[in-house]
This record gives sequence, C-alpha cells and structure tokens, in this order.
Amino acid sequence: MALRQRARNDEDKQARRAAILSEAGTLLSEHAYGRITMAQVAAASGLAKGTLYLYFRSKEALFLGLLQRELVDWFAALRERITALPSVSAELLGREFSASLERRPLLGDLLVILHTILERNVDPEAALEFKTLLRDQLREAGGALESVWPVLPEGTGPRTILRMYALFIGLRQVAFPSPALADILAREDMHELRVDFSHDLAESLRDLLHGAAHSLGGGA
Amino acid sequence: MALRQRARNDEDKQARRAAILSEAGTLLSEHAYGRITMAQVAAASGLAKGTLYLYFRSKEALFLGLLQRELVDWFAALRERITALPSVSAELLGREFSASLERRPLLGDLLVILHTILERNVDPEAALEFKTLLRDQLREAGGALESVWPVLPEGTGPRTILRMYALFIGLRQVAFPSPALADILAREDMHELRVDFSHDLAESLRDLLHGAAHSLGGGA
Amino acid sequence: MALRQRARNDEDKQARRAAILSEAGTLLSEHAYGRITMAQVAAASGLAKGTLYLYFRSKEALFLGLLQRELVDWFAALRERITALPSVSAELLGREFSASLERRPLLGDLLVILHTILERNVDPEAALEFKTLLRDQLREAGGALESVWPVLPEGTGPRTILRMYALFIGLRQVAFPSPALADILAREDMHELRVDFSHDLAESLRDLLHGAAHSLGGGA
Amino acid sequence: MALRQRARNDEDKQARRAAILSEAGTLLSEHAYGRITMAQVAAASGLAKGTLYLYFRSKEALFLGLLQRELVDWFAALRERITALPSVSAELLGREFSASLERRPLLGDLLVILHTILERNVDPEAALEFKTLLRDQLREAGGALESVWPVLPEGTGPRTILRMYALFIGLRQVAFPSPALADILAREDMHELRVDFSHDLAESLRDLLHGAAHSLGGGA
DNA sequence: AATGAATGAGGATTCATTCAT
DNA sequence: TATGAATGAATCCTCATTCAT
Repeated sequence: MALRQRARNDEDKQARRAAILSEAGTLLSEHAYGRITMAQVAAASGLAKGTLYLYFRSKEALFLGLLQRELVDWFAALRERITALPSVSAELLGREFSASLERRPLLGDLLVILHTILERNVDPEAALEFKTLLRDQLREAGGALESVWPVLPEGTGPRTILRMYALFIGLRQVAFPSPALADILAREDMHELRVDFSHDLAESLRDLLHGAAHSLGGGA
Repeated sequence: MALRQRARNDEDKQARRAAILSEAGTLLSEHAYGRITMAQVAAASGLAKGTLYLYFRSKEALFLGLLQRELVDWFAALRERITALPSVSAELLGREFSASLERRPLLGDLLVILHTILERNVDPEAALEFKTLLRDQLREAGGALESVWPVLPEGTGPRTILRMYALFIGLRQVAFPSPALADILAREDMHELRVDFSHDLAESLRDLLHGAAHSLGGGA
Repeated sequence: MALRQRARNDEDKQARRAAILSEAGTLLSEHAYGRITMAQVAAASGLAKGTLYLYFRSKEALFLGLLQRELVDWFAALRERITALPSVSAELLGREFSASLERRPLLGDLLVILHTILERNVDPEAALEFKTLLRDQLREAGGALESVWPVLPEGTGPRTILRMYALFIGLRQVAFPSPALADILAREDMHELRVDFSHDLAESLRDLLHGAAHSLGGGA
Repeated sequence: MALRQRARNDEDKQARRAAILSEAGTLLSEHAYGRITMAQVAAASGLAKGTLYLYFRSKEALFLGLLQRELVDWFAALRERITALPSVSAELLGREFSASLERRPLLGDLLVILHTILERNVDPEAALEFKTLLRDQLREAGGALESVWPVLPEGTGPRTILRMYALFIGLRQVAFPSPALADILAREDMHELRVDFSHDLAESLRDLLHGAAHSLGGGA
C-alpha cells in the first residue's frame, strides 16, 4: 500500500503498476468503461495523469492489462478447482467452471468491452502479448481439463475451454444488461428474458462438456 | 427505392425509415459503430442531418432500430427453417440455427455493441419497446422449437433459445476479434485461439440442445 | 376563442394573430425566452409551425409584437390612472406609475430581452413600427403627465416618462434575478441585495418626478 | 504581457486568467455576446479551446468572471471619486457616479446580459461567489457614500447605490439600442426616444440621491 | 520519475425557417 | 390559407495524450 514516492527499481514499478490496475478495477466495478477517465484513474491512484502514461501506453493498454490480470487469476483458480475435484463429470465440471466465474464481474465486464477497447488504438505489441498470454493459459487449462477428465478426446481441451469461455461472455451479456434495461427486465411480463446466471451457466456448460466428450461417437 | 422527396403519409415515412436503417446497416458493416457519424448516415441516405432526427431520437435509437429489424428478420428466418425441417434432432437443429446466423454479421455486431449503445442516452420508451419485441420473438421461436421437437420439455423453449442466442454472441466475439487482433490470430502458433465459427457454433448449439432435451433425466 | 379554421378576412386574421400572441405570452411567463421554441408556440396555438410564419416573419417579430401589445396596454392603463387622480404630487404619481407596472411581469421580461431579441434578425420595417409606436405612446403619456401635473416644465413630459421607464427596467432586473440566483438572494446575509420591488420603485419614481419638476430651479 | 507558455505557479495562472478575460472583453466590445464563440476567445488568447476550460468551467462562467472584474474595478473607481470630492451634494455625486460609469460600456453590456448568461448553465458556486462579491462591494460603497455625505440617513447607503445601479442599467438599455434600432432613432422625428446618456444619467442620479436624502422628512 | 498545463480533434443535437403539397 | 417534412447552420465541451518543467 505504502508505495514509495518514486518507483526506482523494477519491483517498485511493478507494485505501482499493480496498484494502478487495482484502482482501475475498482472504478470499472462502479462505472461503465466509457465513463471512466484517465483523470479519475490517476486521482484514485494518487498520481498525476502524465504518470499513468509511464506505466501504460494508453487507456486501452491499461484496461487490457487489467484484463490480463483477471484472466491469469481466473485460469489459475479454474485449474486449481478442477484439479482438486474428488470425482469428475460434465455436471461437476460445469458447476466448478461456473463457480469460478461467478464472483468475477470484472472479468465479464472486461471481456464484453474487449472489442470496443481494442477496436481503436491498438498497440500491436500489447495485442500480441495479450493473445500469447491467452493462448498459453488456454493450453494449460485445456491440458488440465484433459488430464482430470479422460473422457475428453485428446487435444480438444483448449477448444472446449474456448467454447465455455464464449458461452460465459454471451450469457453474461444477456444476463446483465445495462442498468436502464435492468429495470424493464424486472417486470413480471419479461420473465422469459431473465436469466439465473449461475444456474444457467452451470447447466449450459455441463451441456457443452457433455457434448465435447461424446462428440465423435454420437455426432451424427 | 425511389422515395418521394417528402414523406407525407405513413407509408412513405416507414419507407424512409427503412431506407435510413439500410444505409446505417451498410455503414456498420464497413466501420465500427464508434466511427460512424450521424453526418455519414445522413449523407448516405441523401438527407440532411436534422432529418434523421425526425425519424430517430438519437444515434443510439437509430442503431437500436436497426438491431430490431435484424432480430425480427432473423427470428423469422429461424422459425421458417426449423418448421421446414423434414426430420428433427439436436444435430440438425444446431446446424439450422447456426446456418440462420452465419450470414448475419450485422446482427452479431449489433448485439455486441448493445451494451455500449444503451449505456448512454437511453430512451426508456425505446428500451421497453426493444425488450418487448425481443420477448415476443423469443416466445414465438421458443414455441416453434417445442412444437417441432417434442423431446424438449414443455415451457423450456424460450430459455433454450436464449441460451443458444447467448452462445452465438459470445462465440462471435471470440471468433471475430477486431482487425488488429485478427492478424495476430492468423499466426501458426495461435491456432488454439482460432475458431471455425460455423462449425463450432453448430456443434455447440447441438450440445446445448441435447442438454436441454435431456436435462431432467440425466441431470445428476 | 373559437377561431375559424381558416382566417379568410382581415378580422379573422387579427383574431388569430392576437391568439398567437396570447399563447406566446403564457409561455413566456413560464419559461425563459431562449427556452421557448416556435414549435411550442405553434402547438399551444393549435397551429402548424409553418402557419406561424404567415402571421409573423420571425420569432423575434412575434415577441416584438407581444411587447407592442403589452406596451400599448400599459400606456393606456397609465394614462387612465394619472388622469383619474383626484390630487397630484410626485409621491402619488410615483405610486400610480409603480402600481401600473406591478402586475405586468410580462412587460418586464420583454423589455429586458429587447436587446437580445432584436440584436439578431432585425426586420427594419418591424423595428420602425415598434419605435414609432413607442414614440407615439411616449408623447401621449408625456402630454398627459404634463397636463395633470403642471409643475412639470413644459415639454419635459416624454423625457420624464422615459427615465421612469428606464428605472423600471433596471430595477426589475435587479429585483428579479434568474431563478438560480434567487435562491442565493434569499439568504439572510444577502439582504442588502434584496429589493422590495413595488416600494422601491414607487419611491425612486417619486424622486425622479420630484427632480424633474424642480430641475431648472435647483439645478446648479 | 509576455506570458510563459505554461502557467505553473499560481501567479502565472492568475495572469493567464486575466489575459483571457481581457480578450473576452475586447471581443464583447465588438460583438454581441451570442455572436462570440469560445473558439474566438481561445484564438484571441493564443490558446487552445480546451485550455479555456481549465480556467473557466463554461462560457457563462467566463463572462461572469469578466463582469466581476468590471464590477470590482468600477466600485473602486467610484469609491475613489466620491472620497476625493472637495464638497458634496446630490448634484455632484450624481455627476461623479455618472462619470464613473460613462467609460464603461463593457459593464453595461455585461449587466444587460446577466440574466441571459445565468439563465442557463448556472454553476451554483459561481453564482454565490458573484453575489457575495456584489454584496461586499455594495456594502463598502454604501458605507463610503454615507460617510462622505452625512445627509443620507444611516444605513441607507447600500440601498441608494443599488437604486442608482438599477437606473444605470435601465437607462443604458434605453439609450443604446441595438445597432439596427440606432439607425431609426437617429431620425429627426424620433427625437423623443433619444437620450443624452451622460447628462440624463447624471440628472436622474442626482434626483435619486436627493430623494434618498430627504425621503423621511419630506416623504409626503 | 513525476507533474499537470496545454492541446485540439471530434460530433451529436437543436430549432428557426422554408417550401412542396 | 394551412401543413409539417425537410433543411443545415451553428457550437459547446470532453478527454486522451503530450511535453515543458
């Protein structure tokens, strides 16, 4: 917490970078991305605006950094969860996967805006770094999935994770509309549009997993 | 096509409204939402900027109108497809569902920006109209699904469609990243991140459908 | 009230003109000039926007017409009042003058915006008409003042009225600030800035009248 | 005059603020308020548009700042003038008051638009600051008036100044109509509407002062 | 490394007025 | 005479980013 005034060595720099990301995360949990200004992030971090740019090349790079942190964090939690399972089934895996995501609204928000964020102001270097990280995490998580659940055809782990990841993104978008729409969704006659996020996610993921495991045999 | 200079009656007005939406759609297929200006839409429509505001209260309302058109269009196509099926299975339904979406990049783009569009400048009335329309379409499509595929437990049609819809949104986002990322994804060592959209969508949807049909019996 | 749908003869036209002015007056008593749109005036008058322009060349001309009506009305009331006085003195005249203005917030509002209104979009013809009317009214009122109050040097009636008129404009501006400032003025520690409009106006007018009557003798 | 490129310390900032106000004042003496754009002010100040907003929250705040400067300036000049008088009378005071205002067209313009300026975009804080300043100046000037002219009943100084101030505003409005009307007023047959501003102001102020001094005794 | 003043591009929206019907 | 759809000029303000200090 108590950061030196000047980050002289690399360790200090990393700590400051992390502190900025934390503040950005807090802000994002309160306001929409478009409503967050670099001035706010700077103020929350106790830094001057210009200083942010010593740590991140752009606003987009900053939030991409936050997404990377969240992704690494989540993949780690996911691996831990599925590795610790006493017994394994599509049902249980779906539940674990869902549970690992439930408490991560930040990750959901970030993934939803990923397109918008990167659509402007793309730093190729940062983009590559991001994709590389995502690929590595996916490989690792896919590998872990295959090893704990041998039913899954070899080599389909990463692809399966990717589909689950896609489902998560989409379902989150459907389940948590912007505040203005939320009021409308709360109406009785809109019940068809409401989603019990955790439950529906777990169930859908189970279905995807089940399908992935039996795809070849029961394909036709 | 040849619109009168002044839309005096209701029919002319609807035609003009539709013409504006078409031009907006064309623009959206070429540029990101944030890059499209009302001036461009007006110019493409051969109208003055102010005239657009006679037909749509805001830029957001305009694109929300486009999304509504696309949704209605898609749901209609979907209903037609699944009703016309000679035989029905999760596999076939998933393929039809996927096929009905494949040629609709606009719908995907619009759904992805739905959050961003409505996060500012929400006209409660328009929001309600949108959600009502979505609910009605969902009901109808859900009903159609149940009737052609009796395996599906009664009353779960809309929910099933909603999950498939969510998967579509998420998978599209994963499959079609912003152009800058697309270059990176094309690299050989990024193959794990690449998605064969149609195929993966069809397969995943089949899995969701299969799960939805057997959810109760094989839940545990 | 019941205007024909089409104003065919001149009488009908004048009636419609007057009706429009009345609606404009009502609107002005509720909203600031800048907040009133021609669309509102049209709607309040039960007419189409374009129709307004058959009666007034511009928004400014419309409100200038309203000011003319108010001025004529006020000058008539003023003449009546001072002619009806049983006895005459600076004190009494000031009171009558003040009383004649007190219930005319519209007149005050219009005079205050006269500059702004006419600063753009001046129709020379309308401007001349307005000034001619003002001059005539001033002459007449000045003459009436001189005749009921012989103490006033001959020929100084119009000029005296003009000064009183100026004081009214200025004091009204000071006494009735915009709503936002009104709240602040209500504070105890702002009492020096508050004005008891009627009382202060009557007193100041009395002073101007007294001075006008004794200007020559005690000038030096 | 030669401002640094960047105003780092408070002194530099005040200087820049003052420079902006000066340029705004120059523009206002040439064009109507509504015709002045922030872009013009920025260009005249040799600054970027955005920079103006570092110094003033809005266009309105900027011109309110200018009004404050003019008011402070004028009140100071007024106090100096009346304090320096060798002998004191309503006549002389009226002349001094008038003379102190004569060369301040900016002050007149600003006071006339005060309503319009503040009717939109009111920053409550700025409004309070303005009114507080006005009150303080009024108190001080009122006190000075009472002390140099003991004929004035104790405690009526501020009120008297306020009335004179009101007369100034109103007479200025009457005396200096918009350019379009000025042409008409120049005609021979409009002489009743013409005002010799300095002379009439001095005379009227003298009358107000005389009345204020003798109000109690010779009220009736 | 840190600051924060300066930049300036960028765009939606309003509304008085016109004119085809 | 009445309509109201079409016009299009007109402009304030935000905020990511830079760079002099």
